[in-house]
Amino acid sequence: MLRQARVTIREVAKAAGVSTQTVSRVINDHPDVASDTRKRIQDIIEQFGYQPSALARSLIKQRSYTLGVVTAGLKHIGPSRTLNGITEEAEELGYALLLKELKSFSITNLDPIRKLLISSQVDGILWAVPEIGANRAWVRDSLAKFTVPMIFLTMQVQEEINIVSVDNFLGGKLAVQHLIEQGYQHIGHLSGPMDWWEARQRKKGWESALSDSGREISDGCWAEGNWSSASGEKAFQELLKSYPEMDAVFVANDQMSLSVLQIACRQGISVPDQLGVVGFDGIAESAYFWPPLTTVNQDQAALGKTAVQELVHLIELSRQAEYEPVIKTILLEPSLVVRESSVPRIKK
Amino acid sequence: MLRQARVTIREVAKAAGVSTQTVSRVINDHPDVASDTRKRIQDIIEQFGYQPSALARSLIKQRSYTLGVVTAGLKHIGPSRTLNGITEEAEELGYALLLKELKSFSITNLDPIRKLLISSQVDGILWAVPEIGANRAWVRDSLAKFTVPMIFLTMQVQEEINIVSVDNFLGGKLAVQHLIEQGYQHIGHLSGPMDWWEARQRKKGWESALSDSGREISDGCWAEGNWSSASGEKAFQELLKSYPEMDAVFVANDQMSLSVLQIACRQGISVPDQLGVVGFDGIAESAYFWPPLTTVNQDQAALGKTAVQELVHLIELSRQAEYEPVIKTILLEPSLVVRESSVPRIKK
DNA sequence: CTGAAAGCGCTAACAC
DNA sequence: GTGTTAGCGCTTTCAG
Repeated sequence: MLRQARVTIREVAKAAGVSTQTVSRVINDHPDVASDTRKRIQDIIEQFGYQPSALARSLIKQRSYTLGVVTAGLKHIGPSRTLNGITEEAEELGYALLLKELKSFSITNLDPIRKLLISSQVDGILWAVPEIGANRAWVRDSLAKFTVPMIFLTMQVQEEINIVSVDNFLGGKLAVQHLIEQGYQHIGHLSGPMDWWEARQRKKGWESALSDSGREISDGCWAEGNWSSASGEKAFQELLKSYPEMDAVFVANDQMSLSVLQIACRQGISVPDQLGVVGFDGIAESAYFWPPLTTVNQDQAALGKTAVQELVHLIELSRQAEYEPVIKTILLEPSLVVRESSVPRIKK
Repeated sequence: MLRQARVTIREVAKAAGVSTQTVSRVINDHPDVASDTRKRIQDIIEQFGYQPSALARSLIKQRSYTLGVVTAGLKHIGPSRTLNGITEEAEELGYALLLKELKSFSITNLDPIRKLLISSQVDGILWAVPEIGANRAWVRDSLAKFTVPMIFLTMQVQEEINIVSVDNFLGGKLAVQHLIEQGYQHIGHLSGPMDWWEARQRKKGWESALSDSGREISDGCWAEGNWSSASGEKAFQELLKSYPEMDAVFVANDQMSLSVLQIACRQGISVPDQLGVVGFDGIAESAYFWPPLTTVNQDQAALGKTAVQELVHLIELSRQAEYEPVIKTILLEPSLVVRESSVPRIKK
């Protein structure tokens, strides 16, 4: 089998007995073509299976209708849900996606990535890697090197940068306020890794809700995990020791909550009666934990969608002659999903 | 802020006082350039932040070093794990990725997708959508329309098609053989949706292991779910009624296994002593279910990696003058991870 | 309504 | 070693 060669506009034009411009007019829906000419050309296009080269077109138009997406940790469900939202909205708005997954969340040398994206002529870039440690340090120095609009996901608000994030602080606060309302007195926290911005925000939400209700916070009241169920197991064991009076815990994600429930089950601690538990993320399985988990639901698909909308908006703006850059921050609100793990059957 | 315009090879050439050809030689590491000329040009490139256009290059070379990836269901962990493997290996082999997520698993009209991919000049296509219902029916008729090499993931072996899959039949067999070895007598099955190829294969593995050991299979011995925890709950309830003597169950994925464990816990059925449970997939959380879940681990990242390797290999082959197409099928072997849910404490 | 010429940014093939 | 010419597949501009 010889692989069929690509059909060019020239061959179509030749077969139709017209110039390439006329074919070009047909494929771009320009009005000034005689209807019989148009018909004839369309037939030949169909027959030849002709497909215009987006490459050649992009070269001329200086526009690729492609977005560069930089992500990391796709094997985790969070980043994938975000990517899912990104693909849907990009499709909707007619953009293709050039995907780049970083090997590590914390990358310092981004020259290779910038080169890849810029040389591919993407019209805009979506930086869908969460802020961790100093992995945003480059922004201050290198942002100017990026010659196309950019949107950053999931990071601390900063000047000069377009950001779309879920309000993790609010999420933490909602979780803890709910536990307080349910009558729990001693609410601990099992946090994510403190170099993650999201983990810090959730913890601040916990602190804020506690201090709003006039409660004390001491170091023994919380322990740090790394998001994994394994780390959750270890951290929760510590927490049980350092905070024995604890009767509720706000856990920074659902995976770690799973471990908490497992340990409680093993040790005969009744959830929710002896221990209230609230997780974070709203993964599908959380409804089938035992007991079903109350959790702060964050709509990561919506995060991705919103980011694409904003980016495309920025691209449109930046193409206009009188281009006046606008910097914007968007915070999406998470919502609490109340299930059995945080509602004591015996009213406190 | 005026966005910086793109620097072209011409501007670099002009600034260096050479022809564009010489600059081209420098950026492509051709030997025939005087070392001082080279140095001068490199300095200017650095200073201007010049980045060659991959677009223009692809247009000439008729090769984009980009793979088209068609996926679906990224919000589920399986497809994401596969994509993760794809991105890693593509990076390794120097290919960029153009990502397209189908809105639905079952898509009939793939002209838009073909057009997108072909017009973008991808060098090859990875069809990473699982086989469901008739969503492969188009292959017979339309495969020839695709002018680049293609690899299909996760589908029934077929002539003329390059396929990379996990051996789901083997996985099912491993699971059930293990349960038999553990002394369980009445092994039911909670399947995935029967229009999915993977679900059918796993079920066949179950049947095969049972009949190998001389056991009967009747319709009451299995029930059908749709992969979700919710469906697993329902199907398992049915199964408990239709197959009351059941003392073990092979569940087609880990999400549904979670429901099975939850229901068992609620109804006071002891796992693993009264009921052995084996899942499928090997999601990270399964080690933290209660009890920890025995499961058939499939390495979906390896699936993606292998597919990329094969595809790139095909691309290389197809570029050679004496191109002789080879059709190949690769089956990856899953492995059993034994945990507490399938090992009775009281030997049977 | 249609075509000829020029050129997007780059490289292949050849000349000097 | 380096420059010139032509052209990848398409669109823009302008002439007819």
